[in-house]
Amino acid sequence: MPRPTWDNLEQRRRARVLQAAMAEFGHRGYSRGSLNVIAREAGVAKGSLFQYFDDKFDFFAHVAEQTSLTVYAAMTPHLTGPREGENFLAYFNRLVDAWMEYMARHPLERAVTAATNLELDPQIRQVIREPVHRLYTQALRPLLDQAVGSGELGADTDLEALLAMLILLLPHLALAPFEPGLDAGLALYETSPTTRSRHAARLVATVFASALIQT
Amino acid sequence: MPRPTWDNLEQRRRARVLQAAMAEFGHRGYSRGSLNVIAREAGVAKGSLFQYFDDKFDFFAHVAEQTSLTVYAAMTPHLTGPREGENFLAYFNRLVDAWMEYMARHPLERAVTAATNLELDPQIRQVIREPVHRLYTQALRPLLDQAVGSGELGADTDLEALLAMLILLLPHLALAPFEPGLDAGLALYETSPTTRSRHAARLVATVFASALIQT
DNA sequence: TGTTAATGTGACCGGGTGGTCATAGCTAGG
DNA sequence: CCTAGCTATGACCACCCGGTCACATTAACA
Repeated sequence: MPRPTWDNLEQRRRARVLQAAMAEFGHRGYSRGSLNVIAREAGVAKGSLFQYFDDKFDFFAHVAEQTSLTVYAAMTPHLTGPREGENFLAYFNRLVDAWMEYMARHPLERAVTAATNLELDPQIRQVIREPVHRLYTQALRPLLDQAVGSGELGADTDLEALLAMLILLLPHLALAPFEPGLDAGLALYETSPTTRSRHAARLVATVFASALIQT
Repeated sequence: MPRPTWDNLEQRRRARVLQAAMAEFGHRGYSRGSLNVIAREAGVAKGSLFQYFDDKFDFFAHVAEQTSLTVYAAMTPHLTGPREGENFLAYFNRLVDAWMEYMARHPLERAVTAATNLELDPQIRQVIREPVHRLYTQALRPLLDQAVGSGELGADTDLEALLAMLILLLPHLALAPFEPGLDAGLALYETSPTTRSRHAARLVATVFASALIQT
């Protein structure tokens, strides 16, 4: 937990520190991320960081949590379910598009998301990702329930398996298309937003196909 | 590329170095993995490592490549396609079970697989994972083609999307069930092999459901 | 203005890093 | 036994790390 000093901080200073931390931790991950670099880029003495947070991990955990909350808040307007007359798959693709566009427009948030997803150390992984998983579940589960209720997903759908696949797929969709060069068979690693979106739709369709009811 | 000295090395010495490297790189990843630790655990001077490899990255790349080849070789007997009278989904679940059991029995290989999958640095990620992706594609694509040929997968199946989902899912199945505590909604992070296998089957079914033809 | 409490600072600490290199040891061929 | 060439070694290098702490600066209030 951040110390009280962090909350009392002048807004601009706090924002500078947070931004520098997102850039460094996002770029180099938790263990390689350097507090020296963060302090220098934020224009702040290294000692100050230890007035705000207990230690490096406390710092990183706060950055990761704030980032996931920011992303969640940005997605909230899109989590209201299908529009009048919009079928579930179309809605979900719209949601995924919004997700990917947000990541494209917010490289800092995307980098931090990647860093938390790709952390190796199991202790850090667990502490950092557990609240993120809860957030995903809380956001997606009602949408699936609603689609079952409206008869668009089969009543016998394995919602747990669907959720697990989505929680696996979504971060991948947010990160992989922005890595140059890697190609998982599908031309997923594309810079053109329309191509990205088309490929994402194919993966989403693949995941949902088991449950969708043909009309 | 390893230097000639590495190939000339007495077998037992080479094996000791490789094993220590797998343990350290698997446990701590590329950037945090320590050559000092590897040398100490292998009972070898640190300087020797630089007689065998150009630098740390050359070393890690070799370890990662050898590991993926070892895993691939172990899976080869299971890549021969369905048995007489065995349907495709049953075969694929058998394949996934073999994969997960191999990882359960070979923690070193599993750890190195995790470390290469969770590497953050895009340069390293790309160089390390590209050959692995090729290996996966080469192994799985013929199986899917065969299933289409036998009429078990629809002729209009989006094979690229299927492949991409499998390449995403398989490493996850090999790694996630062995992490304690994390739970992605599905009780995937289970230590009991039978529970693991049952949950894996649900995910595999979800991925394939779009393409399977009801008989 | 004087006092007190909170915050900012950066030199400094012990320790770990990848990588080097002069030296020593070993082994095969004469 | 000598030599030539390969291999093994670990002290050493420059650098970076997270974290500390004695001190300077600022702000609030009497």
